[in-house]
Amino acid sequence: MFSIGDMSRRSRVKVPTIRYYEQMGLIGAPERSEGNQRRYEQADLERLMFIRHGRDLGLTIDAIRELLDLSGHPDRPCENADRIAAAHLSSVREKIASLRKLEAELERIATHCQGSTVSDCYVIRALARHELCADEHERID
Amino acid sequence: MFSIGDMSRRSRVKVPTIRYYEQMGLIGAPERSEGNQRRYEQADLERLMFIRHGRDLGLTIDAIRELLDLSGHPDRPCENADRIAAAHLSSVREKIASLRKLEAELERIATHCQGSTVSDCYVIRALARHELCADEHERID
DNA sequence: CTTGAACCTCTAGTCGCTAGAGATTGTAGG
DNA sequence: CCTACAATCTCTAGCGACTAGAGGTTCAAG
Repeated sequence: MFSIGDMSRRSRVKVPTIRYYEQMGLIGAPERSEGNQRRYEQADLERLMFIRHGRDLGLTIDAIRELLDLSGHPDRPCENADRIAAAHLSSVREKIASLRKLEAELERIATHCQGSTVSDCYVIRALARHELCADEHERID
Repeated sequence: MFSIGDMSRRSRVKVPTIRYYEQMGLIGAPERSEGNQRRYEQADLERLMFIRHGRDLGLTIDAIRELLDLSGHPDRPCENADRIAAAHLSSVREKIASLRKLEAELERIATHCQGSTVSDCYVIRALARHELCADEHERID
């Protein structure tokens, strides 16, 4: 039996986050000690580590939830799992592409500035006048 | 004089976001029409476009606030502006680096799966058993 | 003068946690 | 057995940067 602290140390998921996952229904409510403290089993730990790996890979809670559901049904086809992974991969790739544009733009702006006062500052001028931008940048989060 | 809708169309910042920026103190409270609707001037639009460019570049509201303050003092040295841009550039680069690791890992996982059922699914197995990961992935947001 | 789009304020929700208050429990040492 | 004190408990609120919706008012075209 693991305390929530044991679970945290073993999974590298913080204690309040574990409680949050319980609240979100990602992990079930475990048994309790006589004094009302959570007591987990090995299977709970494995589920938590699954979640942690998914989060490390940048999956959303909802995607992880779906993958957890799937993993409980070993006989079903795994198309959905593949689809989730592939969709996430392409969103990661899109994000990389936008960030690269951003990197180029920021590099241009940041290295272009040789002025010593704000009035000469290329950084400020680039923000104030869009003509100085190399191209339209789209919004990323 | 521009209505908030005009401002929105010209800056491509959504109407509620403009009101939000006002609330956050990024833009001042403009004059009002007799019927209490916001009425902006050219200078307000330019400030808003400045903000939009900063957000497009991924700057935080706080960074933009600082840059806006600076841009109101043309005689000051622009070190701070350069510092903000450089710091942001390196954070963008870090994010790219993490996303690239993620991309590699996800590609490996997603293309590795040839099983047809969940029990054979490499995606699920990779999440369940960390040994299948190529290396430790750190958490990104 | 009428219609309907645009505007107003206010509150609450998004995502994935994180922080803090204030109370209780578990555990190791004496 | 007692005492510390770390760990746990529940609950609420906050983060960043918006977004959505309710319910009401104003503006502008025809």
